[in-house]
Amino acid sequence: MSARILVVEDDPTVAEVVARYLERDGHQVECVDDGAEALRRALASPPDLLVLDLMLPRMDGLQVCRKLRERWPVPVIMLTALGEEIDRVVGLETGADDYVTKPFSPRELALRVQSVLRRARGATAPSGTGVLRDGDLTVDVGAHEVRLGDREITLTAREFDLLAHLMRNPRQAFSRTALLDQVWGWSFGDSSTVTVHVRRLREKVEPDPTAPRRIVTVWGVGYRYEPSDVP
Amino acid sequence: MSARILVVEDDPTVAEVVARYLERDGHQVECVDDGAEALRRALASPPDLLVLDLMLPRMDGLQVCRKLRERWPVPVIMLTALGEEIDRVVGLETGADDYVTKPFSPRELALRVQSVLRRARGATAPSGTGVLRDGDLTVDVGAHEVRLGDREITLTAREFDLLAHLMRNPRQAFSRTALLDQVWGWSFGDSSTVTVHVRRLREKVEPDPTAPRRIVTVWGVGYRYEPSDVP
DNA sequence: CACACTCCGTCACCACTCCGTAAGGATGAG
DNA sequence: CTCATCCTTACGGAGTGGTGACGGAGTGTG
Repeated sequence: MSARILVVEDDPTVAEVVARYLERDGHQVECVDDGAEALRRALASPPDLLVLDLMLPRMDGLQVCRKLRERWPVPVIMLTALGEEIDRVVGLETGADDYVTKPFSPRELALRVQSVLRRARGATAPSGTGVLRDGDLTVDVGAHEVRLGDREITLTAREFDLLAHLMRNPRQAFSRTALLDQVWGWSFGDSSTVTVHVRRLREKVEPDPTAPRRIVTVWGVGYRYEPSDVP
Repeated sequence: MSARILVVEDDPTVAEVVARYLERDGHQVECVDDGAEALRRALASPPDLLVLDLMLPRMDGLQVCRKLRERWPVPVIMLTALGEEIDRVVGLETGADDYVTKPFSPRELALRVQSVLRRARGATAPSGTGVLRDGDLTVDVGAHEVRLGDREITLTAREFDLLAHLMRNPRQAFSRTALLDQVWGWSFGDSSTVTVHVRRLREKVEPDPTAPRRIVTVWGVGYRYEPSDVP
């Protein structure tokens, strides 16, 4: 199971080793060398997992972890130096899912990554109120909150339901009457209602509403949600 | 959904991590480092849940579990070291409700605890104690006392229950009818009741009630508790 | 028992947001 | 080009949330 992983580590040698090893496991890896930048990126485009060094310039790993965890439960693996084992308590307290002490074997880290990912997917999948993600678009169903990048955008209840429904069924084309039925709960009604709501939703969600990339119209059929991260 | 939890663990570091984490979920946690003592205490004052290490001085976890189960169907989560996985079978056989292998993530343990408590909710009565904290706001559920900074503020019974319920489920959006059901215990009624109580609660809890930062309204949905950004 | 007090649920009012509809313009397919 | 389909805009009604106030129920006190 491939995942998007953000590695936050100021030692370029360690970062590269970790990245190579994780990429060999089929993951998509991004590297950052400073805490504040890590937080910014993680908020803008939430990864599936964070590998986080404890000692970082500008903002340490604990702060980053805490800040992120306020937003949504992103899985985190902490990297700690050998002498920092006292911090293990603090690290686990802030909600890290696992920790690895330096010097570590890349193989061990990879195993932990797999383990944490497995747990995380098991934990979020069956729960009805999860987090829908696509690129820099994040939909927190439980909190009823949507953010595009690091900015929160306010959606109407209907807009929210519509977006959530489309994102839950990516690449699936829905007719207007089908959406009217499944989102609105109506069995009759004017289908132009859907059209207008899609338009308003695009205005808020699409970078360029005149050229939609997420909510695509399927001519003669209806609409479809197109995920952005397809490598 | 708060509970009294007895943690039986001889490693003080692990015990402390577990205790802190569970307390943050609003549970009332007690720690013991010895099997026989655990059995004594659990029999004297039965907790809602037992977190039980397998390897213990004087009496191992399995014996404790078995002895307890003879007298009281207390829910049990087993902690096992990595190499002891064979004992997992035995642990479940003796009636443990779940097991977690060390090293474990506190988050996973917390999830298991919630899950086990949910399952066992029908058999054991929840006691409803603990301390909820967010920034300068402290809610002592047991003492029924609320402090904002160094000042104590007086809340009505309903206001207290409402605040506690929201803080126990941070960032989770509740509809008015859901709150009416979960806090008031009604299955019908005027939802404007909730509106007014939220208003009165904001008047006491929010620094600026006209611009709420903690109890946020989600338009067309209901309300949500937003933890403060300051760690 | 009478009184004062607090808490609670309800209501009316107002401001504001959202929603559905309609109509005209733009753009696709054939 | 023609037509069906889709986009865009605008608007009035309906819905939603905040506020203040009121009367009744419950509680403690003299």
